[in-house]
Amino acid sequence: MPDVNTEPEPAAKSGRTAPTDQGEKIFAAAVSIFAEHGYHKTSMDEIAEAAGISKPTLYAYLGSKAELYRMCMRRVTEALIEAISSVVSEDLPIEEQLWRGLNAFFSFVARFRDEWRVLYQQVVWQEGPAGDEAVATRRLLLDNVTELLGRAAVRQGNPLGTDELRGLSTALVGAAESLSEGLIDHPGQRPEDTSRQLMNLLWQGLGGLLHGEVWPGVSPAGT
Amino acid sequence: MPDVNTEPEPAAKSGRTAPTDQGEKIFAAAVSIFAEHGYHKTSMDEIAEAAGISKPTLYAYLGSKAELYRMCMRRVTEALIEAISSVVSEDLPIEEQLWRGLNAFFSFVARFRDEWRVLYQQVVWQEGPAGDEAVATRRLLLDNVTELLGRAAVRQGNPLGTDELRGLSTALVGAAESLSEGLIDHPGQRPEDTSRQLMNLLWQGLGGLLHGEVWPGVSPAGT
Amino acid sequence: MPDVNTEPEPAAKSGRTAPTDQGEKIFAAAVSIFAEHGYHKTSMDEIAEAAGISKPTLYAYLGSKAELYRMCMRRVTEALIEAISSVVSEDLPIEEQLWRGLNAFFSFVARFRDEWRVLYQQVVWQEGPAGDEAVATRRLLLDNVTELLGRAAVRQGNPLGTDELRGLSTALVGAAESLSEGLIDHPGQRPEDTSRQLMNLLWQGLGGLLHGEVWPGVSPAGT
Amino acid sequence: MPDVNTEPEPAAKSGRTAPTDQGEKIFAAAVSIFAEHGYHKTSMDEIAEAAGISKPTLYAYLGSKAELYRMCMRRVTEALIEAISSVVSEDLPIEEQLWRGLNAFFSFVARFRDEWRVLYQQVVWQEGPAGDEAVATRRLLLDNVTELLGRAAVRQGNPLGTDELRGLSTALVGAAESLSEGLIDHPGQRPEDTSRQLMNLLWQGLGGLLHGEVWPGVSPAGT
DNA sequence: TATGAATGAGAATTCATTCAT
DNA sequence: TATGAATGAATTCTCATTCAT
Repeated sequence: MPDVNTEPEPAAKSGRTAPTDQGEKIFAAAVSIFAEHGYHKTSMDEIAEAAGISKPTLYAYLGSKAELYRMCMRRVTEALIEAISSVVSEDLPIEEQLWRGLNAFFSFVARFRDEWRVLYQQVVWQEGPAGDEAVATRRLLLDNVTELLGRAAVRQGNPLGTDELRGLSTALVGAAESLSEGLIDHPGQRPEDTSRQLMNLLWQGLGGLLHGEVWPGVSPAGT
Repeated sequence: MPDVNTEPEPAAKSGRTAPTDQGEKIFAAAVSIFAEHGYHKTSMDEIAEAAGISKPTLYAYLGSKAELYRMCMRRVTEALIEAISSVVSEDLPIEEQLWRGLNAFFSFVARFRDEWRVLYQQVVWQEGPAGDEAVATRRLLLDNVTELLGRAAVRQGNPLGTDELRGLSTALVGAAESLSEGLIDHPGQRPEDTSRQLMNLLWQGLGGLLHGEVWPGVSPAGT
Repeated sequence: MPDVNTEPEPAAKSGRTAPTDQGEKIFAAAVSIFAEHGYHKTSMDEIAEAAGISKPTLYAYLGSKAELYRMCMRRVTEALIEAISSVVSEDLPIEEQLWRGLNAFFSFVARFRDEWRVLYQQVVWQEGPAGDEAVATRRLLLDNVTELLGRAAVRQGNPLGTDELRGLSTALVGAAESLSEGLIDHPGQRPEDTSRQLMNLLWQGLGGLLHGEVWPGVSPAGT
Repeated sequence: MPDVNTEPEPAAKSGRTAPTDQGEKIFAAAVSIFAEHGYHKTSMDEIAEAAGISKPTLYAYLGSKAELYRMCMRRVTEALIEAISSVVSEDLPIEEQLWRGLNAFFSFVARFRDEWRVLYQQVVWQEGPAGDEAVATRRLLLDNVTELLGRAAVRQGNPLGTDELRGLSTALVGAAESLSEGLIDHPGQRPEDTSRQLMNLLWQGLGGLLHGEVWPGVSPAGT
């Protein structure tokens, strides 16, 4: 979703927007409204209207409400993973990777609030096959983080078990998700501050933190 | 949770089923179904049927679907907080408090799966007054954890700022919530294992963990 | 319904109100609430509560909501007819009878607003047997007025046909009913003023009125 | 009333039923059923079925039951006022105006029974905004009559006070409404007869009538 | 007798989804 | 292709009425 907010060329050629734009308009509208009202309280009428098309057209493109939502999730997930991956190169020191990753994540949340909310909402979605897919979408993010940590562990010469790794990344993602709410609720808050909070916890652990140790990578007062 | 908060009615009169039983039946059914289908996909018909009563009776007891859900949340929250508070006494060493708290939490989740899911679902509920209450309910949990950490920090001689504390507890709760999903999905999994994973992360930090340090309270190989 | 507002002896004998009082309480409550909300928007719960009894007791007394309403109507109708009849004695001059009757009617309306509204509401009630009875109750009033006019006509030596009489009384009652709304809406308004307006119209006719003739019985400026 | 206000759609396109037809069908059905059962005992299901459409369609057109009823009232009121106004031209003698007006009114009632009943029912409607509108609708009729009488009074060189005028028209409308019931109940009855009855009362007054005087415009024996 | 508790039947309203054009 | 119009299927909530005690 690096395309979000992409205004399709200042001057639209003719009177008709290209077919692809249709799709973009739909997604933009859907994401915005899903984020605002949640899946269930969002009606297809709303989306159609916001997208400036008719409902039958909407259905022609996506087939069903659930499918549309899933598509939104998929796009957002991909964009988020891309946003993180692009700044976390394997050859950086592990701390640096972590720091950059967190920063990328919280920046994404702060910048694409609606997109993030669409993702966050589906945390608990339990409806048969549709839900499975939704869960799978979410797992994608987790897999990426797990892989990241796995590589890091190996590099530190201390390979962890699969379960161990999974647990760590699950915890990490959960912590990040939870903190993201603060960014959503207080638009003024700076993503770096949130990153640092989490980085401190992750790197020093509570044990260290309570003894006044913080992650040396950022000065407590620095930004 | 059927056992929590059940005041056994000072004197059970005669053979007539005590009115409270109805209430319990309703809550049991509601929690179970809300957990299964989520708030929106759950109909009052379903709950009434599961509770073995008629819909009007259901409404007589709880007033409205939203109210019923809120009541469920409130009960579960209280039970959860009670479960944690009862094992975390202030005079214990801070590590011990943390360990016991996590254990109590994950045990609760494992034991009262449905109850926990009801709570977890409301993560994203943004509808006027009903939503406000839902958010408040959730905040209660967070407040308790924050207070816990606050006391701990003070005891360690390193009082943290409000924001700092809030951030830590938010992260902690998020991590725990996230890990709880594993317990839900794999009923065989032992809560202690999950606790230990998180304890390790919390106490040693990722930094330590990756160097093979684990929380000394549990042996790395121990189950 | 001369009993309306009759507070059943300052000191209720024992702890239990006499059974008859039950009935009165019920009617008082019913009339008040029917008047306030109308038949359909009034619930039996409301009436029971206002009467200070339980719903089963309410049903024990009256059998059904429709029956209760009909009883209310019947009582009010009788009270109204009594109020009018008691001041219209046959041996008075016809004009005087008319004037007194109108005055009695509008005074009743002004004094027993709720009671009157119960009667007025059922103007259009068309539900099989229940409605028939309701219409019959209303007809009672009309019959009385018709009879009044009939006697008057005979005394004036100009007996009118049945249809003619019926038409006149129907018109008269309708006019009075319609004017009663003003009394209901403006509690300060004096019943005599309304009576005089109608008396002028009835006695002089529009033809006369428009030429400045008024019923000589009351001076235009007088009360 | 199906004929009133029907703008025949500038150009009926093809074989597709014009959308307006739906609207007409709905109104026809609604008026008929509201007249039959009254507002409260009428269900939207009934109306939808009678109109040969589905409930959602019904809602798409009118929004809500109350709104639908209000629309019906409005239409009927307008039609009635139009029916009367169209025959009462200001330059006619006052008697003639009155006579024609009454005739138009009773003819309307006789011809559009259901329509009239819809209007007559709302006499007592006291629920917030919906009720306000209902009362306003009724007042419209009253205002028109008041204005009529006002002009007449002025022309007769005897202008009446506002209250006086209002009282007269209120009485007149009430009398007419009341008499209309006879036309409803006895379909065979001729509107002119009812008009004449009321005209006699209005023009001669009871005083005159009882002395055998009748409005000279119609012969006493004439039908 | 009096009632706390329960309910069958129904009512308004909404929404994802699909024709006919 | 794109859509105005239509709907089947629910869903929340209410109320007159009745048992069991």
